[in-house]
Amino acid sequence: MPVFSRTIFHVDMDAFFVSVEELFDPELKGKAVVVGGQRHERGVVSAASYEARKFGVHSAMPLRTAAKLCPQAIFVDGHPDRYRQYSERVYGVLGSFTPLVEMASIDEAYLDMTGTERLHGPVLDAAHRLHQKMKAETQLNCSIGIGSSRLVAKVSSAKAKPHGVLWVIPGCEAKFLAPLDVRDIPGVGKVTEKNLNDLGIRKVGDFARFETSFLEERFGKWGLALAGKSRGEDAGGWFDSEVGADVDPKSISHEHTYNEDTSDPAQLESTLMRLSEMVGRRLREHGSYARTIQLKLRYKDFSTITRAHTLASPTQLDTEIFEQVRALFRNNWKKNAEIRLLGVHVSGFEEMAGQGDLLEDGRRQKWQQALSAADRLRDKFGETSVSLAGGMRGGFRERTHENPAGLPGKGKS
DNA sequence: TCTGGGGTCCTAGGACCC
DNA sequence: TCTGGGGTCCTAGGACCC
Repeated sequence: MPVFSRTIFHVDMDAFFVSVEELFDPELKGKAVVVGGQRHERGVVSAASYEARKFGVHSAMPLRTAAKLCPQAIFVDGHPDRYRQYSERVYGVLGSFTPLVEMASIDEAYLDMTGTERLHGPVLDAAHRLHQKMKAETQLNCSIGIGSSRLVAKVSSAKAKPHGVLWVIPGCEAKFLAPLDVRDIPGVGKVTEKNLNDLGIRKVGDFARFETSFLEERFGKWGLALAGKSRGEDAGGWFDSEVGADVDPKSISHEHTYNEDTSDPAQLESTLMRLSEMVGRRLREHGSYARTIQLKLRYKDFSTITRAHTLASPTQLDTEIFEQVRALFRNNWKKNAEIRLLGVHVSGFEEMAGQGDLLEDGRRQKWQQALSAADRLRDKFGETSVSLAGGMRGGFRERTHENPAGLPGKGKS
């Protein structure tokens, strides 16, 4: 029994995307619903209603497979803006219980409720009130897991679904976890599961038969963490961190899968331009500058490569990102090979260091102002109102450093 | 099964430096 | 010529999560 025990809530929204869609279209309620795209499209299921799950449909499954398993399902396109909006409402409700809230993704959060008994009463009472308040204020169901670690809270919220509350009493962590499949441990996916099964480890309790040192030898750092997790500890890494210490993103990326594979250079480079703009925009929103620019390229046969380049000084400019990514593309694309996906990824964020070159700095600043103005126009008039790729779409023209004019401010604004 | 898009973290090898 | 050891940065790939 630990001397000092945290009380962590893991709050997980039930079938979040589906539930939000139901609020916008009550007709969907009680039916088999698949969110993520249309039945014939290239893509996967983002979320499935409990009705659809009965037919074996689950997230990450190809849409076409879902359509075969459950032909009567209603297929709905995803609406990220709606989900963000509702995610903020969820955050608002959670924040009214404790300031120590950390959104772990768009539809789940950790709360550190340690020592709040005097304010909220016994933990289960608090959980039930949170449960009710969430429903009353967002019209959405959630499940709540309570434990002495993030890990135990997370696993117990999964076991509480749907619309339940589950508290693992401090001291009972190992007993709670022992009968569960290793796959129930967050971080254990297909590959790790197979590797563990090969050792005869199928249930979490099976870990107890092995020395920690053996697991470390076999799986490295991950083996050490696994041994701790099997006992319910937040062993290492992010799980160990304090709840609510909010973190800046470490990378930003956008990618696009074509509905039909293409080897048309004009189309491909125009996509890279558009993706570069999207990434640049996000960088400016965050006030971040990136040093490493990465291209992702997936061929028809699904083979995928990434190629990166690190700049001497960081950037948030669409044009600089595009220039790099285009060079990487031209140097690595197997000529005429059909491409399925392109992606632009930036990382290595830094503060913008003062440059030696004042002229270059001035030019860069002008660009930044112009781009921010364009960002604001897009906010007002929609994504298509302004595009630096305007000239690219038809049959791409070269743009040089000497000719930066005429980019922002084109379009129908 | 014909496989999205946005992230995080880890590993491993090579370059380079002391 | 027969050759260490560590640290850091960079790149590529992969597992995993929602």
